[in-house]
Amino acid sequence: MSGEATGGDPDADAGPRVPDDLDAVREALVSWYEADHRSYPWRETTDPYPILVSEVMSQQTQLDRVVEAWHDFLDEWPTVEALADADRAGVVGFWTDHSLGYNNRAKYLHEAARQVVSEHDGEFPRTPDGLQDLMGVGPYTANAVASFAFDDGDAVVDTNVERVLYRAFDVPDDDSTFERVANEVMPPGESRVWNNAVMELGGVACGKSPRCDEAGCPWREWCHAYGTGDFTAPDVPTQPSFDGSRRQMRGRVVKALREYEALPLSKLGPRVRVDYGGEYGEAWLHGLVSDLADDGLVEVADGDDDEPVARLRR
DNA sequence: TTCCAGATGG
DNA sequence: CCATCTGGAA
Repeated sequence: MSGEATGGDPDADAGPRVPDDLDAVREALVSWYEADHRSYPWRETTDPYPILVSEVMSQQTQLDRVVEAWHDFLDEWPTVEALADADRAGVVGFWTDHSLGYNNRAKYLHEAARQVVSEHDGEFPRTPDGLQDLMGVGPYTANAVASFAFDDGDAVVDTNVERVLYRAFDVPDDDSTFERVANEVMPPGESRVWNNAVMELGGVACGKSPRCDEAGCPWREWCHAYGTGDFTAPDVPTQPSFDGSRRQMRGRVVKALREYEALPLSKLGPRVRVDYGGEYGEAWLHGLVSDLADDGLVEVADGDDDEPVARLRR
């Protein structure tokens, strides 16, 4: 029996969705990938530290914009020990300077480095489960690092991979099914090249608007979407607009505190909102700064005149 | 507007 | 399961 017990859902186990000739499907993709693919510096190493850095940077940032930041980051903190010794404010500042988005991910990366040094004697865990215990490392990143560093991960599943499976093999839009099918299709013991190849496919041939013929997609003969002409992709939750959002205000707080070492809330407020006061007064700002403090990015202390003072955490 | 190699805490 | 987290580019 090839079907694992995946729970009682009869729908999730309905019939094979992948071609019978799995070997041909695998071989076609790997050959396509090895013949020609985009070149990224982190694909030239098997050291888990720089690979983790690249993965965390890539989570919500276009790859082409990551390259320069990745070089600069490793220039500044060449080893996991160096990063573990760094100041939190310095790492968060780097994130902001390089426009890498969510500065929470800077905190996670810094924290993960400290974990590797203090809990693992400076040696990265080699399994997806072990890697997932690191801060900011979820299922995707754990499998990516295990694959690219140790060639020993499970199939990675991100929105890219989901779109490919959904189109090629008509896999239903369901997280656990995506994971199951992704692992069925992956050739055992070849996670490094395979996960690179699948994501390359999703990146250059099977993006939101597909480029099957231009990119010479190796799966056209098996692809459900290519056969039917229906290139619908799984729904991705739409993000709320950034303008006027809490996220934008958080960014302004961090930026102001990098400029001014420490600021009382009355000085900080106007730098966050031009209309500071009223509904968005000290109570509102204190809540905002408290959340940043909970995230470990900011410290709040009582000032002389009983007014809270905020500063970036070191 | 929407998208981009996700993860975390509620 | 859901809200939240950032900023640049297409």
